Amino acid sequence: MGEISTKGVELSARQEAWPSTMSAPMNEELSLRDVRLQKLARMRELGHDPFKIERFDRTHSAKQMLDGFEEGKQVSFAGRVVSFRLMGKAGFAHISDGDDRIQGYFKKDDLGELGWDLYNLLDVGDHIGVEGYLFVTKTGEKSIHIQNLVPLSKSLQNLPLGKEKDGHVFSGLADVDLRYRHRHLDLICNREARKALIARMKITSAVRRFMDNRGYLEVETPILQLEAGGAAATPFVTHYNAYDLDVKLRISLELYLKRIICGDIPKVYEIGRVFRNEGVSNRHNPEFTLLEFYEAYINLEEVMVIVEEMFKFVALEVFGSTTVHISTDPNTEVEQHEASETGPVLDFGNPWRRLDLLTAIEELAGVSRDELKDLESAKTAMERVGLPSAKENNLGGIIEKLLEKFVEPTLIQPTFLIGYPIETSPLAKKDPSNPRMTRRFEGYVRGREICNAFSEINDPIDQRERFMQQVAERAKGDDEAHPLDEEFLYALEGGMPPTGGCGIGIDRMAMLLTGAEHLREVLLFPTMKPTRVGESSKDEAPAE
RNA sequence: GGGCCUGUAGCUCAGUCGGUAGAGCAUCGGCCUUUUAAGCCGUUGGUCGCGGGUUCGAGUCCCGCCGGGCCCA
Repeated sequence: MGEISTKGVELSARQEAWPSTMSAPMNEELSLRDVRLQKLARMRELGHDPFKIERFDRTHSAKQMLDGFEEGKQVSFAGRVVSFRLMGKAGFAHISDGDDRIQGYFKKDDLGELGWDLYNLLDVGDHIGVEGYLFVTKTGEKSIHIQNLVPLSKSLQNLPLGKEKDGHVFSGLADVDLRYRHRHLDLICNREARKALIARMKITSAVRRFMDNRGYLEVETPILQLEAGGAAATPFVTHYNAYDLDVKLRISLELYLKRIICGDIPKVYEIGRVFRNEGVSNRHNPEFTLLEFYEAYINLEEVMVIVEEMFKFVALEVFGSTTVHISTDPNTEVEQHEASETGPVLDFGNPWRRLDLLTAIEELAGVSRDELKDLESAKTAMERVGLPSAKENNLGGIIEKLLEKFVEPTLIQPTFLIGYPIETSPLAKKDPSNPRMTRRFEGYVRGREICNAFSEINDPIDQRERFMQQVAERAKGDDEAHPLDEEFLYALEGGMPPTGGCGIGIDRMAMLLTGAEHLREVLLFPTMKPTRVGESSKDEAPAE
């Protein structure tokens, strides 16, 4: 094809819209990207370079127009073109502002030659600003009759926006690998995924508001640490060049926060990323967001009430309801708060059930607390109920195995399990009535651990002994045993008030409240293995 | 770490017994000034995840590797 001729055959609007210096790609092979670059060039020729625009005044969101619909009302609106239908000298497009979409009606007679050319250069994925008036189409859809069109960005890619009818999306982006690796596409294309991720952001914000409202001070503590303590986990190691020093990424917030309590700041919390060098599963990501809060002069029971009230507050703030409907269909990844006939309903409106751990094991595993008083009888009992005992070398480990196998799966409604073995609780006060157990509880919902809390040890001698036991465990080969932290002990020796503390995994909390089956559904950028011929290197220029 | 499943066009997916790669949507062209999974006609698009092997011939069978999913420890 040569230059576009103006005599003879009348040219279509789409042909006329092509840059005069380029021929329309009629028989040529052009990539989808090339085609869009040419359309961008033509927009620039027409004096409408979308990338030069900085701002656009909007009078309404899509939701505002749809909810408060007024026939004939003048509006201006901006968003992304998510569908496009051309019919000769008029056409339609749905424009999304992210939250909702509204249809625009584009008519040549109303847009003028320039506006009509610009409409014909649009693709699904472009951002536009529009002005016009509201009307209802023949088929009854609330729409904007567009009188002015301003391109605000040109998408150079063919976005996987599926077609939609009655809320059901066809095609679209379904490959979970692509969804996680290119999360922006997921946010653009998948409304349910978007809803869960936005809910998660609001949950974090509601938790912060809850703590702030109650007078806790938010603090920030070091992520790079000489020894990562406060939990049983393998840390990531990195190197600090200035000191030529290997340092670790934190695995918990605990010890620094308690040092602040020792500094007589009696109510503190931190919401922060922690890093554990372990694998990925539907409930684990190597970096995750942890809330820990500490309050001086309160006991375990008071901590429980705070947790109850926090969940209630967050559920009400984010979803407007204290109940969560859980889908039993494993194929439904994200079942939101819509009423559901299937599956259990979790209720955070009432106090959580309180259950003694050893009592629960007696009832559910059939292992009495007397059997759990020495290692040999405990191992025998373990075998009796069908669990291998060969690797067990302490009572705490056995109790936790019995808990995992027999108790956890039954804890669907919110439940506090109280009283944990001393071996696995090196930072919790001893139970005065049973020195083998500690003043510690964990919260469970839907069969999963959701929080971990204890009356903090404030006896520096006791704490040092517990650390020494951990050091001994480490010498025996337990790489995850807690390291001894002298600076923390120094702070304790200065005097710490009796303190209740609690840690809550924010990601798991978000899973729970959104009904997500996979942690990755509430993480914007979950950890993914790099691919060898990877997506990440695909767009880079060759090295030579 | 073990078992099972999976990777094909930009997206969603077919591909039989081993015989030169298919559809829908998207793209591009034609018609269409209230359509809506718009429609009709035509068009373009592939290193079948990567590497070996068997075979006259491999998307398909075998081995290894890479990514993803589910279950188990």
